[in-house]
Amino acid sequence: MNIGDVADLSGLPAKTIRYYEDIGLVEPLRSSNGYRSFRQSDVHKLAFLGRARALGFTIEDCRSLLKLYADTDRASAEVKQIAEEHLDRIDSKIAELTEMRATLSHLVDACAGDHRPDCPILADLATEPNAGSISKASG
Amino acid sequence: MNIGDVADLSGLPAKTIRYYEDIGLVEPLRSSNGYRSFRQSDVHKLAFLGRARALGFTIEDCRSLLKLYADTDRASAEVKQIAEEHLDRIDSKIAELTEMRATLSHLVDACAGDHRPDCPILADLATEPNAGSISKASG
DNA sequence: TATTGACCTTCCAGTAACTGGAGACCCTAT
DNA sequence: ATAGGGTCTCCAGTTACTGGAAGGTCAATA
Repeated sequence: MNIGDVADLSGLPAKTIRYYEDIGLVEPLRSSNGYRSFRQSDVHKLAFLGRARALGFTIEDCRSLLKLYADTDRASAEVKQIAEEHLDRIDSKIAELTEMRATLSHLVDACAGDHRPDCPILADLATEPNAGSISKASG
Repeated sequence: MNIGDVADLSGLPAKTIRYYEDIGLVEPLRSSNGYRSFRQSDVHKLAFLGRARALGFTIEDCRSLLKLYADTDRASAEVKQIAEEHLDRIDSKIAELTEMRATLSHLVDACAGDHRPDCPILADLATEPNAGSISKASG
């Protein structure tokens, strides 16, 4: 299979597939004309990668997961650990964004957003933290 | 003021402050010895940048916000628009992460995480989307 | 005076995970 | 022969820094 077909099947751009080969995540064969020649197992692997990436796993996580997937004897605990660490990262990120959202949302609500120049958003950004009024609490 | 003092005052690493000068966000003077010489207004600007970045505004957002801050005649609507667009980006990101979290959390719960090799996490990643069972719903 | 040590300078490279584009080759159909 | 589409490699750019090397400056000390 050529790279275009695989791109269609896996949903990954051809560019990305070439990149994954560069960094050693897949190793397609080569046809006599130099074109990459993908086996079913390569397509399977790429689809696996696409789904793992969609779940936000890093490339290095994906590399580990692929290894674990290939090793039918490994303990499921190993996989679960990677997933749980990732889950923690996701939770941290959500918490961080939620806090940002709260602060920013307060500011946006406080801003008239009309033709006048007075703007609580800029005022807050320009205010020393210890003198701030709308800024998030210190704990 | 030298860069070290400004770093302490603004909470930004010296490296970052130099970078901000590189990309034109601040323009400190120079002492005769070649050291950067920061005015109060520079410190103020850097603190502004630090707070805007902490709220997740991009550097380009920050550039716009600084311009708007300097322009005392602009309408607050201009600022509010930038903030609202950013708020939308934050909301999208939160939604995306929340969905990831849900899927991943299901998988983690379903995985025994013991010495046995059977692992629903890998099983799901390896499964064609149309044949998946735990994967997120299609709507 | 010489020397330490902390500070400052510039420049280069690397990070994560791609993405875009140039220039050239291959294949099929007309 | 030619047109088109697909493919190849290689290089550069993206975001917002961060680390490190090699070297200049300054204040204090032996």
